Amino acid sequence: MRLTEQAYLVLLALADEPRHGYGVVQEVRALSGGAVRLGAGTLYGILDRLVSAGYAEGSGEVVVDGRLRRYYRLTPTGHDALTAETARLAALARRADRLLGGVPRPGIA
Amino acid sequence: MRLTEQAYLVLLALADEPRHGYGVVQEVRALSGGAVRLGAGTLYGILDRLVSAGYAEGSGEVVVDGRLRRYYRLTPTGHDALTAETARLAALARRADRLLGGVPRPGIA
DNA sequence: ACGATATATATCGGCGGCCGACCTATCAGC
DNA sequence: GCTGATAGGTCGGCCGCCGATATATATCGT
Repeated sequence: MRLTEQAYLVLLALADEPRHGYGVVQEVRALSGGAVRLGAGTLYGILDRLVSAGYAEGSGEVVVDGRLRRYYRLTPTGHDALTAETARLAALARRADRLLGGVPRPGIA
Repeated sequence: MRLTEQAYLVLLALADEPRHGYGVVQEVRALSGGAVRLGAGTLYGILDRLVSAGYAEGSGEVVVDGRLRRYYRLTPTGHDALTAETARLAALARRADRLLGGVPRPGIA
């Protein structure tokens, strides 16, 4: 499966503990520094795709304050994919930093 | 403008020096460790969008070995966007590493 | 001489992910 | 009673990605 940045963030949001949909939205917003706000359509589309790919799975339902929470957790496969993608991102960021460090900003200072 | 990963890589490929289309494809492949191979449709679509957004601009045409090369270069605005996006990526990679259990090295990395 | 590969440009249509709009429902606060 | 936050989900449109296709030149192997 192709990991887009949004899908990656959802995986990352599930890394430390199982979360329900709305919790994933909040965690992604926090992880991205407020930059990425998942809409409902985006979230459930990604969640379905992650489950289909075997990267995540349902982890029970709980009723809290009269509201249903549907939890999701990472599978081992999903954790591997997350680790690999994180390594790829880190390597890219390192390369980019090196490239930008050696080249001063052109034009108006 | 929304910066996808492919568009980001194209910007990054233009960071150190102006390149022509085919050169960008090769540089992106190198920068991504062979993972990202831009097709023609992807490349010229991105290039047009970058120019429209004021992030890149044409930088002359040269004929080499009977083949036309159309060069592109970053604008100052594009360079700023690239720097900002790189910082965002680096921050995300750092957060992800910490979350996955990677112990941050004290002092020099 | 011929075909395959690499270089170099560009267009086009399909696929699919993203996203906002919308719907239902409960609870807290004004 | 209304609004906003919490919690679930569907749906249609927009648009970026990508392969296929077209055109053209230079090179290399057979």
